[in-house]
This record gives sequence, C-alpha cells and structure tokens, in this order.
Amino acid sequence: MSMVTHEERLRSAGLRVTAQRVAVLDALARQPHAPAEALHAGLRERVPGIALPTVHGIVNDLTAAGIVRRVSLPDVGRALYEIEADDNHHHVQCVSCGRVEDVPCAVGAAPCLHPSHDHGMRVIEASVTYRAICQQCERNGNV
Amino acid sequence: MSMVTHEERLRSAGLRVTAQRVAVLDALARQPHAPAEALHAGLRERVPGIALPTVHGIVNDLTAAGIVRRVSLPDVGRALYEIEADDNHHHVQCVSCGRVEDVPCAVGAAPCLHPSHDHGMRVIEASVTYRAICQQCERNGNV
DNA sequence: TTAGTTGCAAAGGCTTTGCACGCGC
DNA sequence: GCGCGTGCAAAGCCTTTGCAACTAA
Repeated sequence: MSMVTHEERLRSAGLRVTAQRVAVLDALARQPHAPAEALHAGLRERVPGIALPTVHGIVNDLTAAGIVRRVSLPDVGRALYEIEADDNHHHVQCVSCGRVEDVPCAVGAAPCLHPSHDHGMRVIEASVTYRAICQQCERNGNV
Repeated sequence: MSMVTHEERLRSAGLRVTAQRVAVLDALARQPHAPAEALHAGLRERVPGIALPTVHGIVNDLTAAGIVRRVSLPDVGRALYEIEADDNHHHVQCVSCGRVEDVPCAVGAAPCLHPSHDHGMRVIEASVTYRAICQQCERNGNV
C-alpha cells in the first residue's frame, strides 16, 4: 500500500518525528474513521503515558499539515479521522449502527459533482455522504 | 412560497401547536442554516421567557417529525437547522467566512451519485457539501 | 382533565486552553 | 541548547437530562 512511511510524511510536512505522532498515524492506519478517543485507546499500549488532549492536539496538527483528514458526518457528534489519501473518496454511513465505509468517487479524481447554482463561490471540493442501511441491520430489523 | 402554515405542519405531524414551536419555525423561515443559539436569539422578542435548552428540544422534536432538517457541515462544530423542503438540495459553504447557501441538486430529484462500492448497504439518501471560496473572501484575499 | 410541553438548572460529552516539563534536532 | 511537543488539569462550548410547573386539546 503505502510506499511512504509515517516518519517521511511527518518530515516532509516540516513536523518533528515523535513516538506519539507515529503511533497516532499507526492507529489511524489500523482503524480508519476513528474518533480521537478510539485512537487514544488504541495507543495506550504503545505509548503508555499519553493523554486524550494530546491526541486531539496531534490530530489537529496532522490535519493542518494535510497528513490527516477530519471527517464530520451527520448524527455523529464528534470528528472522525482518516489518513489523507488523495483519492477523492466519500463515505457511506449506516443510519442504524453507524458503521462507516469508504466509497470511491463515482467519476474520478476530480470532484464528482458540479453544482448547478454555486452562488458565485469558487468550489474547492465536494464531499458526499451516503446515508444507508447495512445488511446486518436490515437482517436484524433495525430500521 | 409556502402554501402550508407552520400551524398546519405541526398538526399534520401530530404535534401540539404552541407559541414556541411556531416561533421556532418562523425563525427558521427567516434565517436558514441557523444554529440553535441563533434561533433562540431571534425568538426572545416574541417569546420572552424561552430558554436555549427548550429550543434544542423543539428542533429535535421537529427534526424527528420530519418538519425540520438538521445539517452538519465540516468545521462547523454545531448543528444547523433548516425547514425540510423535499427539494433534495445540498450546500455550499465558504471555507473562509463560513457562509452557507443552498445548492439545488445538480442532477435531479434522485440522489445524484451512485456509489460504485456500496459495501452491501442500501442507500437512503446522499448529502453533498461543496467547500468553496465566496467572492467577497476572494476579493479580500482571505484564502 | 391529562397527556404533551416548557422552563431551566444541572450534568454530560467532546474539544481546546494553558503552562510546566521533556525531548527532537 | 533552542524550541517544538507533550502531559494533563481545568475550562469551554454545545447539547442532553430531569423534573416541577404549565397548557393545548
């Protein structure tokens, strides 16, 4: 998959390489669409002393550096994070269990929709969220 | 515009008609994409005693009843509300000043994208957020 | 009358702030 | 050694909860 190590990503963004930042990136690679709390939990083995506010600080720095993307979905009251991938993908979200999966853009690398009325704004990117029911929830009758 | 009064909307949803609910709907008609706090501020003249938690309760009830839609946008740390319109529109958001405008769906009334990989989920709806720079911000050099 | 609503204080959940200490470069 | 990063307590912001008082039907 990734030819580029976490360390290289950090260096080329001008950020110092610390155990905490590398561990956050590792956790993100393992669990995409994770909230800060889940990353924190997945980290505590590797970096025992780390505190939740530190994880928030790190994901903020990484987001500002363009290494990480913050995803905010309807009815999810907290930010989810994923490693920035440059593949213009979007998200499907089960309205029942909340599971989130990636959806490659239907058209290509460019934003896959063109607004018919852009109110004079110059569009930078489009993000699409599909709200859906996953098979398990449908089978279990969780509508 | 609206042939249907707020009162009628409430009644047909099986909700009691109260001054507070009508005032919230009025405020929403005046200011679309407003957070609960702004609705509360816009209401205090008309319904002096109303408290912010009450506004939250009302928009929640109206959202559950399908009269109001909750909109959650990237980098907006709180929910915005608008009157449910059944016109399948989406949103453009200026990344600089935060202004939000409606965007009619580019393709039609149906969700305008078909996920190439739906992970076995049955898609209910698609919501699209365009991130953009508005003319004012671009002129003022607020990139 | 009475079940649905409201007022509002208090609590809850996520995130940011602040500053002393620590460590990458 | 210099500064950027981290640890973590405390604060901040938005939203929900809980319950007594109220009111639409």
